[in-house]
Amino acid sequence: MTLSPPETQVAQSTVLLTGLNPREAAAAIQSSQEKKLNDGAFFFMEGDPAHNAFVLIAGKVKLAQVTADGQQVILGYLVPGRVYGVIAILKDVTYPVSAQAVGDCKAIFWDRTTVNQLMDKYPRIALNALQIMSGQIQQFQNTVKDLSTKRVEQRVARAILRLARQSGRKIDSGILIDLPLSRQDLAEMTGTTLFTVSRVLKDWEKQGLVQSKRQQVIITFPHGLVSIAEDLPAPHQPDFEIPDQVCDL
Amino acid sequence: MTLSPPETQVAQSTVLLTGLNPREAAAAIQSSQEKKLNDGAFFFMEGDPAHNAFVLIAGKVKLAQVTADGQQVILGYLVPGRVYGVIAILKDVTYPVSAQAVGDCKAIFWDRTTVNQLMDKYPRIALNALQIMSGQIQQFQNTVKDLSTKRVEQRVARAILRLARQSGRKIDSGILIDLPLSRQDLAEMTGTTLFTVSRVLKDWEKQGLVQSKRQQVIITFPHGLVSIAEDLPAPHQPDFEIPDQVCDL
DNA sequence: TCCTCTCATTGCGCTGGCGCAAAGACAATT
DNA sequence: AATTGTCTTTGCGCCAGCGCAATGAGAGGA
Repeated sequence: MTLSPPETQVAQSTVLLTGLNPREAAAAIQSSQEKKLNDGAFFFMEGDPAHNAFVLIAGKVKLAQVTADGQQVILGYLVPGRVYGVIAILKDVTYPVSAQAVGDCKAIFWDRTTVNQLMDKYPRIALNALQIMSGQIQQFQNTVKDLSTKRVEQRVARAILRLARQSGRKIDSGILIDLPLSRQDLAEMTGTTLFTVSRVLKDWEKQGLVQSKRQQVIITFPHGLVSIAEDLPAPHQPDFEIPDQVCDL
Repeated sequence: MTLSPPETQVAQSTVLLTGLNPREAAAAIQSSQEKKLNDGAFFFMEGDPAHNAFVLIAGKVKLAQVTADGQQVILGYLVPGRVYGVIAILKDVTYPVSAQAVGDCKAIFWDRTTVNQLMDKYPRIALNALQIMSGQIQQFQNTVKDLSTKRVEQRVARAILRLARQSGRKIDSGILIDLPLSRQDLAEMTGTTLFTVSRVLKDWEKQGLVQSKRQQVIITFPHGLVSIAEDLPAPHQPDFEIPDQVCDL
């Protein structure tokens, strides 16, 4: 397993290896394997026996579940450095979600026994895994809270801000969400329908908050979105920050 | 910290101490402290610095969050043996939920440094903590899926079946949910209003599926509820099991 | 350039579920 | 028994959001 210097940089900065010194981190990475996937391919699917824990090195990954009647529910998107499939640390479990490449991806992974050896050697990794999971729990608790108490428009605003946080790229006209993101995708992230999302986006476009094309969203007035997300009155001066405590998967 | 034999039984059977031999488990319990709370009191509140991890010995505990505008969201109920506040294992974190006694409660707990010493001594505990968290994650993922895709009636049915699973007591007329459970509570568990819950329950009562009094629900025809929960046609023969993969917090 | 495919928009009708208000039913207290 | 406070039911109006269907608009391929 060899990585280019910038890739190594990503790998070392993952939360899973936090607190290890560079030599230890390098050793840990050394013991990993590499996996490359093309756009649309799956690292693993919901229900597969969980053999491997991954760290994303390049590309984006979508985490989703499918309901009994075939509806998809998107739980979030991952960016390089993120860990997924950590559950593979445990014995006899299956992945509770599917992880699909969005664009071409590169990841490193360890199988269960290797991770367990690593954890024995560097107990800090176990703590880091706990930290990752506890972050995920909080993330889901927030989602539950939103779904229970917020209306659609707020949920969509929050979803978009969260995506901007992790995958936003500043361009001259605003903040581009750097993902192919259809109305359907947004609907599946927020528990609504693509129609409603379409209407919401169009509405925002009229107000100058966003600019949306096919599979693409650009935030032109973040403050406006934020005040929708937080259910505040409407703000006035244009402004280009993404405030607040949004957390990704 | 001394417990009565049956209490010790509960304490030893908690997932957190799984895989330790009786002597080790006893030692771990030995190092814990005890906390008794009366009905309605809080073990901790959302936002408090997370100092202690608890195992419930007797009573019931409600986990909930409060939204910015004061609405409550109930994430679940705990029964004896369950662990809560595990997040206290980590440094510099706050509890993401409140834990409130439902009826008089007894619990044991460890502070962070003690838990960490225990984990050093018995690495299995770290794995168990991971297991607990991963269970919680799956629980929340399911809740998110439900809130995103199911309608109110199904969500209420699922909530009730889940409660029956963990707090159900078989009586002659059916399965009694052994908790003070108002319409409001059910609404806060399922992301709806007490009015809607009231209507749903009345409806079910007419169909003979449940029997509901003030703060109380008895399931008289579980199969019927299950088929609502799973969105199946209606079943025919009365039957008294609670099937399926429901998991509690 | 045209064709095809996928994605997005929009009008329309509908309804599940909300919100309120008023009345009813318990439980606990005095 | 009467009082008080909490919980529940129910009628009614309303609207956010769904579902469908038809149309429009890019993007990529041949």
